[in-house]
Amino acid sequence: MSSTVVSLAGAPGKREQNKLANRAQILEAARAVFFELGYETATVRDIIRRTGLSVGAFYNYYRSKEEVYEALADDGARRFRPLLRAVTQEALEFDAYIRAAVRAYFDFLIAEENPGADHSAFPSVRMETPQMRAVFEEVKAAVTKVIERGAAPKVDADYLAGAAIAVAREIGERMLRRKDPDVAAAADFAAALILGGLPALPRLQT
Amino acid sequence: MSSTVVSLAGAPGKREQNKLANRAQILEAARAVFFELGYETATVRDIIRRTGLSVGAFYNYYRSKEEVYEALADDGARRFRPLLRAVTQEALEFDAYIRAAVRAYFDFLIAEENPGADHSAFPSVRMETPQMRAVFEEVKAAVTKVIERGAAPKVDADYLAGAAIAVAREIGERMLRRKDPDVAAAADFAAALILGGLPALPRLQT
Amino acid sequence: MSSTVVSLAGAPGKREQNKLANRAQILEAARAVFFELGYETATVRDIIRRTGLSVGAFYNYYRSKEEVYEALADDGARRFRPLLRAVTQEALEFDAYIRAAVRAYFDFLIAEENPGADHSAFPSVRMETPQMRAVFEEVKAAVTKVIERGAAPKVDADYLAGAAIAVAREIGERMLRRKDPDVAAAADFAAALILGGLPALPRLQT
Amino acid sequence: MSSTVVSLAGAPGKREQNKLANRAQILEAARAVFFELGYETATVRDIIRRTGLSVGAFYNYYRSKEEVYEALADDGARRFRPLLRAVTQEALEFDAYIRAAVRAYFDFLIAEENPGADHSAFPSVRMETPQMRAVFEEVKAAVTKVIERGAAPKVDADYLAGAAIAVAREIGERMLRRKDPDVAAAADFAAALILGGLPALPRLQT
DNA sequence: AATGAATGAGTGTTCATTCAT
DNA sequence: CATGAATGAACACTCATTCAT
Repeated sequence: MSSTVVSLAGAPGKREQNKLANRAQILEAARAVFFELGYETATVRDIIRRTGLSVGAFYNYYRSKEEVYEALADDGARRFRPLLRAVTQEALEFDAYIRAAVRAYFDFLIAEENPGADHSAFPSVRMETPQMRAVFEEVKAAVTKVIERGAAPKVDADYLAGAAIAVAREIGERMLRRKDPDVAAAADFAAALILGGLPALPRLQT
Repeated sequence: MSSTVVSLAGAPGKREQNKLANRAQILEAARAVFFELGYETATVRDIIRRTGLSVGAFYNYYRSKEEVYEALADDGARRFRPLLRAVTQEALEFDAYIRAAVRAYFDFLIAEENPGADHSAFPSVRMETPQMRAVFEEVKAAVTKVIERGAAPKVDADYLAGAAIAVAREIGERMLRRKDPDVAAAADFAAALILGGLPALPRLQT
Repeated sequence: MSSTVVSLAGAPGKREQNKLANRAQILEAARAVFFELGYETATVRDIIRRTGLSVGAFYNYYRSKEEVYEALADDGARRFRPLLRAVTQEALEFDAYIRAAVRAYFDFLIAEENPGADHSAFPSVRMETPQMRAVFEEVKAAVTKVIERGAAPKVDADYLAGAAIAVAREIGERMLRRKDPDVAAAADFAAALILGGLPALPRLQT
Repeated sequence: MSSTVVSLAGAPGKREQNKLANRAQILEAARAVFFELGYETATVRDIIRRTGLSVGAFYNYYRSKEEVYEALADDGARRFRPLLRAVTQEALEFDAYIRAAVRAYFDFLIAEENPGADHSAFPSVRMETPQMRAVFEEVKAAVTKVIERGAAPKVDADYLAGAAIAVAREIGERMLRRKDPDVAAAADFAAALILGGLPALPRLQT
């Protein structure tokens, strides 16, 4: 509509750079706010307050509160997927796969963490943050596929995938809540429980 | 003040019956609505709409939206605790304890399930209610005691208790969702995973 | 509608006595509640709570919250009117009239006072209680008439009546708020101010 | 955060002007509505209905219904206090003090009166706001000082200050309601009543 | 684009009043 | 008549979104 001047040859002009920066800033603020408050409780004003921008600016970059939330989920999935895919393709053994996947997940959790977040005030309601959800779906699909491939004993795939994810989430959350999160220890714990338990699991009769 | 004439021999009058029914109806409607919409999105009007009652009636039975929610959230955990305690006192071996506890929980889930109502004993949003926390503490105490007694490897009790509960909840939920829930199979699965994994868990350095 | 049994010859039966008592009880409770809370803030439940009766009973005796309020005003006026009329007819001099009227008003205030009322928590908003209003109108009319009768110097009747009532209300209220209200002293003060000031008042040019 | 560009030389932009106008409009509407309906009965919607603005706009300017009310209630008293203090410091005699204070008050009332709006500087419901109370305390202090200095009979200072203010308010209100308010006459009347009554007041026994 | 005031539907909750028992 | 549960209009207030500047 307005004649926005676009710089030649992909070298982004100041305007474009600024737009990108604002967009990123809003996304980052939204991540923190949704994490602390949850989707419903968080308000658009909570988000923009952290950016120094105006309410109006928010709507220049995202069409709605819901849209940022989804962008966040996409974002999380987009960044975790390569990590998980790498793991999936490298590891031939179920054992190695689980260890690597859990480790990748925990590393991801730590990396996602807003460093300034207050964890003594960890929300008591277990939230479905967008990243959590995206990662959840990825992991579940991978686990199911591995079992179907025959790289693991023929146990109840649904139960196993669910349990593995539940363990990872639970340990991951507890790890985050601790003072100096020890990623290696937590990953070892989760992976060991899942893998150690695996042989003991009741086989499905074919 | 309230010289209400109470029918002889405890036979409840129609009024009392109706009150009880309404209370239950609201609770049930709240369970469904919170399940479908989540606490924040669910409105009091959503709840009462399902009961055919009026907004005012809602407040005759519960002081606030929050109160129903807490009644709901705490409800399951509160009723499960005595069952868990019974198991805790009987079982001498950790192995037997876990098996019995998991089984007790799954039996409880099945028993709780109001046939025809699509809800579980615990709300889908996993809240940290006081009762829930108490259940966790009991499991953790049991785990700790076993470790101290030397009957189990010296592992992270907090992680273990958390993981055990997470597995039980996850498998329990999946079991309920299945057509013909096989309690024994599900309990076997959950207990096997926890107990099978236990020896593999990383030891805590002293 | 229902065949209420009416006792012969005006000797009231138990039923009638009870009805009268309930009516009076509600009226008295309403007086106290309206005094403490004000018309809008007071609720019907606040009123019946003091009577031991039920909400329904309230509506058996009065058609609405507003009706009790008006009944209260009528009641106050009905009881104060004879006192004031006596004063008006006896006192021939303006001086005596004012003294007697003020005294009667203060006595009335004290008599009306609910003995159990908490006056340290005297409401900070000066309320128009029904009695206050009724009495106000009576006094204003009387003062105006006396001046018109020529029993007092020809000063601005509207101003004088207003000022006299304002002084009486203010002193009356302050008196009530004191620990051991000294009616005589307060009445002396108010009357002296009004009467002492009277000769100094600017005359109206005819 | 708010890098709002402010027009040079303090000339307020249209936006700022509009905000000021809206604020004033709401305040004025609130004054009228509270005057007509009283605090409890008046609703926020009643207020904004008169402004043509939206409910939301109301809350952009005032944090709550209570806040507008207090702004309104305190407003008059707050602005009057400096005037009263000036009078208090100039006047050496009690007589002159009362006359000057009453006159200052009446002048203030007239000046406050927004011609065309049927309101007085003080809301019709006489609230005990902090500012109001401060005015009372100042008058009482003046009275007390005069008595201590022996320049006035030893009378009840609390009653006298209360009565003086009550008279001034009442006469002031009546003056405003008249067609062509005669400030001098009204001030004469009020001051004469107070000062003329003073010598007649009952003495306090020491 | 950026701003932030304006909008108004929607929320939890209260309370006068009605009505089945 | 008494009772107290049921009703629903109304209230103060919030917040995602729009829009004039």
